[in-house]
Amino acid sequence: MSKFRTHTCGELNIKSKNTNVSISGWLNKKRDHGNLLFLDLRDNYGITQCVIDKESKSFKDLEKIPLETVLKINGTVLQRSDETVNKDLSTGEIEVKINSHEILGLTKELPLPVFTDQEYSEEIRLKYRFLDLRRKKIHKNIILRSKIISFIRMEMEKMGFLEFQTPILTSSSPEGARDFLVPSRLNPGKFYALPQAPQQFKQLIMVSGFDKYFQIAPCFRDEDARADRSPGEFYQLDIEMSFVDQNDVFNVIEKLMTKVFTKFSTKKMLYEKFPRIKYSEALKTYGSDKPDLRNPLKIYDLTDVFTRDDVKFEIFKKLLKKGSIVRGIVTKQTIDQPRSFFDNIDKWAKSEGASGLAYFSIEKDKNISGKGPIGKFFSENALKEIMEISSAEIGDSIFLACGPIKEVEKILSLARDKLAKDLNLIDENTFAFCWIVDYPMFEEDDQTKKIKFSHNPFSMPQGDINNLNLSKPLDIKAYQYDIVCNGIELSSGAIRNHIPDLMYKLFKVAGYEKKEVDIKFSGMINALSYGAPPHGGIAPGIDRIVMLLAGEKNIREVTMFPMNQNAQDLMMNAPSEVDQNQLKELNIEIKKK
RNA sequence: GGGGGUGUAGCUCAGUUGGUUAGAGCACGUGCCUGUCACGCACGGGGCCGAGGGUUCGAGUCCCUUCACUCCCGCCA
Repeated sequence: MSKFRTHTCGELNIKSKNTNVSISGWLNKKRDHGNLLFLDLRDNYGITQCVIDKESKSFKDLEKIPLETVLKINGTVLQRSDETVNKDLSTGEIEVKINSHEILGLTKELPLPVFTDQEYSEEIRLKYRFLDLRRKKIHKNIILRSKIISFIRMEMEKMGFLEFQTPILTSSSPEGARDFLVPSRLNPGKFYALPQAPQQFKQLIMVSGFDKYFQIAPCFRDEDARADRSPGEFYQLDIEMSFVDQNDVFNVIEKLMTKVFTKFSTKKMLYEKFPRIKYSEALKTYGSDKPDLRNPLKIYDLTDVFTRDDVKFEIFKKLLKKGSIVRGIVTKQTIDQPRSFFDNIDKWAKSEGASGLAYFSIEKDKNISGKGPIGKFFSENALKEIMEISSAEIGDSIFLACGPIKEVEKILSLARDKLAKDLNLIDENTFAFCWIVDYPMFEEDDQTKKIKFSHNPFSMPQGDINNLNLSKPLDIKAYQYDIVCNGIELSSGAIRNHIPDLMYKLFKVAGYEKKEVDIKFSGMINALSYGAPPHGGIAPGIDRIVMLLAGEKNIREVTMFPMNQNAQDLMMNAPSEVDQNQLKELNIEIKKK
């Protein structure tokens, strides 16, 4: 028996009636009736109500003890009378009558209360994270995270995957995100980099013949934060498999995700077999390569309509001549929405940096006509063409954006979310997964106009790999895919290029000479030259999976000790200045600003 | 690097058109209360109104600068 307790605070029930017990925990809440005092004692497992009256010798002490003091209570389990049962507590049928108590841990005045569900400023929560983590909701989230991770481990092992650790101190790679660097004492002037992902290592594991690998892997990227993106570090379920094609990877992930999401949530899975959407299709139909498929709205290309002579909307027609395109979103039966609904959308679009969203609704009196600010610019025949292209019907509204293709895609993607939210079109009780496939191997850099890898330099190009048309690199697709759930990108992955000759060729297109590849990717290119199996994998983000399952919008709600937006740990005071001697050993001088 | 929001008591927030001594709930302190479970009641302590500058007879409130937190854009192979 423990020195501190016979039971936890979530354990006692009517079966222990009239026995003597000890429980330990935090004083969650006090209700002082003067001659009768109730104390709620809380630990990881639950809350137990303790009661004491004026006659007991502990009464005077306990009355004065502040909330969040850690106490040991010795007492007798009593059955509560019917009227005083608390159905919200697992221990609500009993209470512990206090015989004696012991203070195990004192508290100073609290910077934030623990017992409420109130929202608190991020600053105070992060500084006193240990207090914040005692609170019910986030405490539950962190436990959920632990359970999800062990479940995933179990399922991966069942499917024959082996878990391996890979180095944390490794080398910087030129492609991708900004690296975190660690200076080397033994190699003055040289730096390790923290891995952005164990990408090269997991491929090396395949070359080493281990066949199926996974790891709950920490990844480090020195990029700016977002609500769904921690600064600094995050965790991936890193997976790699040998002798597989794209479908084999999809099968493993679909099976795993379905299991995880049905076990840890009561929300419905919209698709059992995840739809596969080509990257180019996704951009056209959703304006984004991470579409929220719970959202029924689609985007239609209406550029051709604006070349008609019986369409008189001159602003768009002029832009068209300069190479702009027109695309639109149809909302069903919104003609009777108040003017403010439409104006708000237009105003919102301007606040997002677009030149606004033109709109009109389709009505029919004798003839079909356009209603709204730009409705008059369309002939009946032009409207019919629009209705055919977009499946719009009488009573529907159409929101239009005109401009360069990338800008139109961007604003309509955001407008799709905004409209669905305003019109309440999203079923919050579902998970909609999809695959985005057929990513281009290369893309053009917006600023430098140079050809660069669009996703991952190690991906296998599609088509006849012996006769790739490298003169048109932008046409080459890769076996590169993303998995998306409810508009959140969970992961990208690829079938890898395991043929060194082909890799040199592709790197050359992106401006890397053979020598450079040999130096910067030495570990991998060397390994691929000694008999590499065809292989591929994926790496779903653990934090985002937990976020979806916990129903949270912010990744800090499922991260135990997160940093703030400026990549600072307010509790531990990181990053911090270091001793001159430490710098000297590392041959580092700080340049003063 | 850029744009938006927020900043008032330990915590969460109100504070009107610029006008007397800056308020409430929770927490904390004192007292009353034997069945509460966000217990109730009374009283009390607690404020550099984020910081600096300006306008004004007068600034929590208006203007400028700056800092912190947050959301977004850029960035994130």
